[in-house]
Amino acid sequence: MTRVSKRDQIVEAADDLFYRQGFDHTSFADIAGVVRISRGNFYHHFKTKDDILDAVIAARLANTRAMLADWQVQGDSPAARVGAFIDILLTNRDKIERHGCPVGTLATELAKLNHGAQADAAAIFTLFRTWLRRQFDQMGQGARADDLALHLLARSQGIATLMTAYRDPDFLCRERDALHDWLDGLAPPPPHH
Amino acid sequence: MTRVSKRDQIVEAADDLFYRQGFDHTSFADIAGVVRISRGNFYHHFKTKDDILDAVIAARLANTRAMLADWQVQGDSPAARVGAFIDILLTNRDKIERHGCPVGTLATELAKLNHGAQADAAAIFTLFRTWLRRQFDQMGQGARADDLALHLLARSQGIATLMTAYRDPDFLCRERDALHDWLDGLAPPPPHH
DNA sequence: GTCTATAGACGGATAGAC
DNA sequence: GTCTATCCGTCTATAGAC
Repeated sequence: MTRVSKRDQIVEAADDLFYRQGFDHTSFADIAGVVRISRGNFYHHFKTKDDILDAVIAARLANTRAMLADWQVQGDSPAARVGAFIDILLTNRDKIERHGCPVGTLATELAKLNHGAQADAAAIFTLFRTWLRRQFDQMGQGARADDLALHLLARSQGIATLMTAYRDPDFLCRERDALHDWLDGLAPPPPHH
Repeated sequence: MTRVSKRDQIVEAADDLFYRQGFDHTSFADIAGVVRISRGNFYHHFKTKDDILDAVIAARLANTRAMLADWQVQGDSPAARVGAFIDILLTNRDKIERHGCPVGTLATELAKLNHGAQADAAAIFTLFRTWLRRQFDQMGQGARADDLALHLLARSQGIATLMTAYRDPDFLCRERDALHDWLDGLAPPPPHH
């Protein structure tokens, strides 16, 4: 018995390949080659490619939830937690330059394929959106919180796209600083009585 | 003799299909089906799929140059011309919601495929970047002009990505207004003596 | 006869599905 | 392991223009 179940190994390999190569461009053989499994055994776990996609999205949702919960505990203040979100652009810089943002690129690819899992992929965005909205709400932004969350998501996505196209470290630093300035410039919450 | 050469018809059809379905997911048969020619005839015009991609990128470069030249003539001021750029998000709203931005999604897909034409695709971005830089320069932004151009490109790309994921008209309007506010808030050029 | 455009068939490879 | 479908790329054949 392996430490990790064969099914989880398949999902993990597919997750990585979908990110690096794209969903459509990744074949069963690619995944089977990574997991070292026969194709016959493959269909014991997943009947169709779409089933694998569903499992990968479910895994990404779970991983994102865990990451956000972790940030929630580790960040000292809502502003600091949003700052941690902004800095994933730096943390994952190499991967983003080569393969883009895993959330945005999957959503875009599924849109082009007119794939039925588009809404599921968008749910990953919504995880970040809801988490950010809560931070902004705790910063006293109230009614604006959701708008700010979407705004920051869009800014991050755009930076990721241009990082992939240009791979310019100066651009990344400028935009990262601009986002932190934007965050600092948000009206602070009204003081307690 | 047709009005448009068969080769140009192929490029036009491929351009559209690459945008709507993605480059990798579009087959010769797809393109041939649109142009109504046999696959055999296809290879008289293009030897490989990459040759078609090169031609499509060349066509997009030419079309973009023509569009920017048109904007350059029609806009009354550099700020108005940048405003026209911002408003393509509204003009092309339906297409962007379904297939994303043609510039950004191609660059991202080619990055995932680790395709040799990545630099050529990025050149389309550079066309917009250079044009925007010139507008900001004429607005008196001097040394900041290129940074502003990249910033606006990134903002637009991010909005396009979230438009595809959420298809929320309110979000689009808010972000469009925010971009116009940002544009209006740029320091005006120093007055002439 | 030569050149170009078109068509259609064939082959090897690979895809997803069972 | 097999099946069917589709992919890309090559091949040959035909038709008309010059």
